[in-house]
Amino acid sequence: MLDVKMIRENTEKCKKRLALRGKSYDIEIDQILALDDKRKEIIAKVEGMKAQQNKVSKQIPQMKKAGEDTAAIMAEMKKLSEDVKQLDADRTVVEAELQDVLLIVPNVPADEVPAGADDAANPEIRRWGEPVQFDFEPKPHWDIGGDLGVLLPDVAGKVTGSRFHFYRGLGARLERAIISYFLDTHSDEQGGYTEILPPFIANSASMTGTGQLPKFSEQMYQLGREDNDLYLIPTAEVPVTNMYRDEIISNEALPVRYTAYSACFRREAGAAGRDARGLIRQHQFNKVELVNFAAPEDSWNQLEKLTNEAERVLQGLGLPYRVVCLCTGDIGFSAAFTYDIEVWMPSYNRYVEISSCSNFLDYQARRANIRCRDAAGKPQYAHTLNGSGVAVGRTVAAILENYQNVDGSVTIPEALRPYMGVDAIK
RNA sequence: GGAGAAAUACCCAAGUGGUGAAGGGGCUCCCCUGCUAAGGGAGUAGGGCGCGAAAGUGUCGCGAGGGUUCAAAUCCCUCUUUCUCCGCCA
Repeated sequence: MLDVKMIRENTEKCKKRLALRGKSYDIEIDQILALDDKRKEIIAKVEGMKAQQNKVSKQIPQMKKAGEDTAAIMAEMKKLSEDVKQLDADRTVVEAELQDVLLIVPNVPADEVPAGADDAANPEIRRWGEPVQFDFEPKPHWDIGGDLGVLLPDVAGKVTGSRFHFYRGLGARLERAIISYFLDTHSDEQGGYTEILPPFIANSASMTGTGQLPKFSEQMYQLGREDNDLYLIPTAEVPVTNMYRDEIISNEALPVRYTAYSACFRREAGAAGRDARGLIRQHQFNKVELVNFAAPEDSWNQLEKLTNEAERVLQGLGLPYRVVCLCTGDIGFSAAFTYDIEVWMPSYNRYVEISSCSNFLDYQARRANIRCRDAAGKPQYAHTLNGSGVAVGRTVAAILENYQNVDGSVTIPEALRPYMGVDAIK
């Protein structure tokens, strides 16, 4: 969430940058400032009264000891106590209202984020590799996998419903190999990440901390009955970032770099008909995530490193990709700046998102109360970053398509052969 | 899932309604001692929020949230976590 002080000092700029996301937040910004004014007014009043309360409460036992009558002063204090209680209640209401508004205002896009309405306006930053030229008609991955018997797209329908997949034989093994390859690569000397295996369920406080709640509850699977507070995670970003909720990270530990595999669960509400076939858009998919906690002055540097780490695994697999910078209309709710990595997908005849690397600045840290210390030793909000490193199902799709052969077989990229034990799926 | 116990600072820990939340360890500084050990003294409750240019100052903090009371670490309620035992289980 945004810093009220920052909003106060940069009101017009905030409004202007937020509006470039495609929706005006002028009303919310004005509400925030008004509620904060009201909050301060109540605090000034009630704390003066509490000081009086404290002072008199210390006198009462002395008076009693001296044998004086305290009935009158106690009656007076009772009245004061009631007024304090009322003002405290008012304050709770105002602060809850303020919090409610703060939680639905997205992060302000960083100055470097280009203005634009949607993904068509995302500038390309760089490309790696060349899209394969096939001398035959390439097939989409669902046909390749289906023909090889390693993907069973129709079976999940009766077990769960659409947008789920069974993998079979070397297909299942390929998914597992990719997870291991990603984790091993990120954890190696060059990657420098520590592996985490988190719970795949998180509570609402955690979901709020990273920005999924309160605004995007319709995108998540909630567990159990109405009184249950648990959700299936949409990304390992949620449990791993929230490891440090309400903590002060010692500065010697920074930057904290974690890589985590998890299954991810998304309802994909509003995505009806999009990417209906294949592994591109699933309700449950696997992902290896990179999560980073950085000192504020270091976070932009860490974003470049993190993005390069995500690119490294695609390079290792020989998959052509490009990096784009998300424009103001396409950037996610909590992010201040995002690079997307898009892998070449022959069946789409274009690049398809396979990783999203973002700097959240202190937006998540303020929500989740994640802090480090400044040069003077005072606590300050840390910066959080994360990126897919990368989406596993989409990697399977990309390998099947980019490494397909005319006879219907798929060559296994060099880097995965130690994990696969075979050099092709036939 | 059932029963019991617990939660106070970096650690241990006292504190059953009343003026500044004991004490010890550790840590920091100082004194003494040619070094070390031992000894002596002082400091050490974080953090949030408010006011203030600042120095400061006020307020809230005893697991969390409510309640009772003029006044709560202390009494009451709800919740969380940890420990022990039982049950169940990969």
